[in-house]
Amino acid sequence: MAYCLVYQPNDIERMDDKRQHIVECALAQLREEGFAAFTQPKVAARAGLRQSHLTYYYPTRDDLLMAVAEAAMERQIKALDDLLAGSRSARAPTKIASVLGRKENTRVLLALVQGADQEPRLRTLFVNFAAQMRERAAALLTGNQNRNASVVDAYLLHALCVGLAVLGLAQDGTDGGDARQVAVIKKTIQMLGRTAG
Amino acid sequence: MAYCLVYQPNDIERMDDKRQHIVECALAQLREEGFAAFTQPKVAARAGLRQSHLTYYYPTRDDLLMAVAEAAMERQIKALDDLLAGSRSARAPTKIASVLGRKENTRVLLALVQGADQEPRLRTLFVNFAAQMRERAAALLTGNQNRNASVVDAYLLHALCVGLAVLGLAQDGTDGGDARQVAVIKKTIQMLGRTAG
DNA sequence: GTCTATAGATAGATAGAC
DNA sequence: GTCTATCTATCTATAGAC
Repeated sequence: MAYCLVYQPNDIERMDDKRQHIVECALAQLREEGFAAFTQPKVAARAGLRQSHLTYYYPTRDDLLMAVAEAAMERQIKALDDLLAGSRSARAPTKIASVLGRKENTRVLLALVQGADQEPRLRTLFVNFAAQMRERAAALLTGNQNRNASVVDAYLLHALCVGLAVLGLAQDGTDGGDARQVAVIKKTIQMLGRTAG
Repeated sequence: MAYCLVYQPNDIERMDDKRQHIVECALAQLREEGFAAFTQPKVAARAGLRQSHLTYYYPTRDDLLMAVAEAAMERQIKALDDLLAGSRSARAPTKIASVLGRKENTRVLLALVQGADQEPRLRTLFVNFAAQMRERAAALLTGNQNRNASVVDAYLLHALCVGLAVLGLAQDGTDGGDARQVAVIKKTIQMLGRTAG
């Protein structure tokens, strides 16, 4: 393409495809083995590239992490929307608990938190992400007999879910498991519904 | 040293046990730079040892992590006990929020979670630790007009605190800060008090 | 028993080949 | 523009010196 002056969309798309492929593999690596094993060589191996080639698309490890973070957050939001859309809200606690119980999901979340703690760019992304999650929490409460779900209520529900996920990851099957999580979430939503305003 | 989770250099002379000194330095490393920077060379440098000497006392990185985890959990429990003992429970939310807002503390917690996810020995430790934290949560609720604080209530309060700490670490000063956390904790404790049983 | 030199492995980034 | 060989830094673990 060196001498090509004509715009070639195919090549652009190919390039984008490859970058996307890399991000997919990086995300899988994060989901399966966690942040400690989120290294360029491991991601490159997954993507079928040399590590030195990976750095062509993502010059630094942080660049790659940013791309992965964006994709992960986008999907998390979308998954939550899909989960809560078009179903009776009474089933919400069970559905939420099922998501919180997925360790792969929580590993990614944890990586984002750690990254945000160290890298300002990622922190900015995370702040926006958390705000979007709170919006969903508020919407859920509003649809659940809590017409005046306050900012505090949304913050509370969001933090609770994060805490449940984190504790679940660390304890795996050894704690009460899903049943207890469902009970906690249900109780919280009910309580917040009663004390609206 | 009642509330102090930080190592005091003055105590070095009194500490005949070198292993303890190492653990202190390792904990400081974890608190200040997080799990990603929890490496044998960095800990050894802090302790004034060669890395190869460090491995004499703690043959593997995991061995060191286990020792640090034990110390960290012990102190976390003790600090919480000190914090909640001998004061009116009405002030509890503010006190708890002040602890949750300490990033160093949360970094350690996060490392324990990640470690527990990967290392079975640490997971066993963590399960016990979480149970002890729930006990404190239950005791706090019992002393707060909730005579029949259930297992679910304690689990709820604990998870909420974990979530608040994690979100606080990732967002630092960019979110509402302590004030919002205090409001969330206060509301939760009040609600749980009203719905006892 | 205490400590170190060194090996062996892995990570991240760059200069340069095609 | 795409890709790789290679360099440097860093980490963990072991064999062995005192």
